[in-house]
Amino acid sequence: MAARPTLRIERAAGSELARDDAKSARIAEVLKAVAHPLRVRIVAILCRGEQHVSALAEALDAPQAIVSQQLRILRLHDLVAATRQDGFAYYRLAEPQLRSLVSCMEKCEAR
Amino acid sequence: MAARPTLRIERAAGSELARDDAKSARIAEVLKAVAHPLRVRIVAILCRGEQHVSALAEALDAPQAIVSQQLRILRLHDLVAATRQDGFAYYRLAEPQLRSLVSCMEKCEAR
DNA sequence: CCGCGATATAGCGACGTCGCTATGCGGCGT
DNA sequence: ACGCCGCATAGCGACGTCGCTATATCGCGG
Repeated sequence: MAARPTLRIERAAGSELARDDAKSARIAEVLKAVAHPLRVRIVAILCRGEQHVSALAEALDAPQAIVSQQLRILRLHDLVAATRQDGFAYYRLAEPQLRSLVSCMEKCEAR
Repeated sequence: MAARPTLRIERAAGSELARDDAKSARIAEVLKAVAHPLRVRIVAILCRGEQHVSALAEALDAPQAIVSQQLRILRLHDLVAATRQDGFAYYRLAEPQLRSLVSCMEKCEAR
């Protein structure tokens, strides 16, 4: 009956992502790692350049321990990396594709 | 010292998102709702049109109960919606911005 | 050597999601 | 009336993250 049009590729939107296990797994991992209000804002800030922990904590108006904990989660998933200098830990984005995600998020929810 | 280049605006990426509480909260909610391999694939499939549960389960090669559970999570966050017809439950995207996210995800992780 | 600033981590209880199995429920055909 | 199909949900134990507080580390200056 009626077909099952064999999934004809229409502009290919979502066609390959739907089948690729490894790809969807990595994407899900990245999304999960960023999926927290504070981490979204952290990533947005780091998008503009590296910052050290205290500066982030101040900009986010959050306790240092909390920020450090969230940075740890981002680090464990290789989304950010730290460099020590002058006693400060400067964090920067380690996954370049996060920039695309950020600009997408801004446009998406621009409303 | 050198630096702290005063945050040169490169396309203004992340500037407003970093400060807006409500916006980052909603974004985080959406990301968290999608942040699962199966749900990523579900969203990618629904990007191409509505599907009923069994078709999704078959396409994903996953038990019906699991798919239904993941659809429930997407539903609770208003990312998908269902329509009943002929005894089938047809699901479709309810948040249009998911399409931007999907196309972003495909490009991003294209590697 | 001692303390301080900067950062990281441990411990707590609470909560949501994980996959899985089993069951509930409504509609349809025989 | 009965059973089957399509779908939803409850229950299970396991696990990760939640915010928070307290403590550990490490390098530096006094």
